[in-house]
Amino acid sequence: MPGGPRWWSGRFRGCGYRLTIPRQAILEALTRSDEHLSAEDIYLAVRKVYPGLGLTTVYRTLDILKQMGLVFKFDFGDGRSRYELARGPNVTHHHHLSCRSCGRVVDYSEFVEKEKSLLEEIESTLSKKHNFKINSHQIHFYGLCSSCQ
Amino acid sequence: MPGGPRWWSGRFRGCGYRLTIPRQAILEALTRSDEHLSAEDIYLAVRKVYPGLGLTTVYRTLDILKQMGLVFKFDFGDGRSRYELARGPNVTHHHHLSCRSCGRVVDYSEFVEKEKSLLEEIESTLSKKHNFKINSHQIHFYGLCSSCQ
DNA sequence: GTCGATGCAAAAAATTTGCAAGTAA
DNA sequence: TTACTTGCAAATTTTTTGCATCGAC
Repeated sequence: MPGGPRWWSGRFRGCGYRLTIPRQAILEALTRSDEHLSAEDIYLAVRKVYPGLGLTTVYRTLDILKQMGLVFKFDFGDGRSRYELARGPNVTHHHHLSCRSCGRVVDYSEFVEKEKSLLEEIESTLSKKHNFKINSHQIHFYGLCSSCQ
Repeated sequence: MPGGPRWWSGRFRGCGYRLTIPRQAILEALTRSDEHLSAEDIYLAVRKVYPGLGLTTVYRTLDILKQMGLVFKFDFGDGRSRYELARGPNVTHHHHLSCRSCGRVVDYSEFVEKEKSLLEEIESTLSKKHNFKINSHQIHFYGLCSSCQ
């Protein structure tokens, strides 16, 4: 992972937010992992390479990234928010299936092709009807896993 | 709203949980409202008719109802969890469209018919593949509302 | 009669805010 | 240079726990 400019640098141009070292380090950490990271997970991961980081900065950065549409924020029911990169070269668009009882979460990425036309249609209609500029979506299935049935 | 047995009473039979006054009152409050209620909203609403209620009971009840699949728990980004009845005679199956910037949430229920076959297919495949007993789902679109664009 | 459920007070955690100092643009 | 950012400490808020009492089945 060399140190060239990243795909996200363009997203920071002219949006009022500055692309600082801590923010880059947080984006790198999110890129490096394909887990559902909590703010503290990110804090600990980034501190290994950038020990000066404060937890407050992680929260503030995640909030900005969420508003920019670069990360998703999830509540998987374990008392802390979890974050995932929403786009980027290494990101596979996927959805979640979770157990209502134990909270286990499975990612799946089948059907993304099949979903496409339906979701585009919904997106287009909702955009017009409610005057939204829609740019992402999430599908979540709930149930009981094999151990909890 | 007369006092006969409710549709949910059957759901409590033989599941180990008891159908108590506070639990019924909380379910009534959820039925009465079509908003995205926080635990405190529910607490305040129920106390008008059942002043003895404690906030702790609201949290504990919502947790149980979530596990039973009777309510959905959402994080709409305002720092508190929000709850909705997931099923029942008065419930219209719907999804959400929310603004990444101001957090405004719009419910929509178009497309539920069109979604049906696709979601059933996904559900069936995921059920087999991951050995889950799936019984509900949620779709969430994200974007910028007219005021925030 | 049992064993789960409740409410209160206290505790635990996650997240946010104030502020002086640092730094991208 | 000018705002935007940062990290720390302190504060805020939501949610959870311990425990004696109560009540559904």
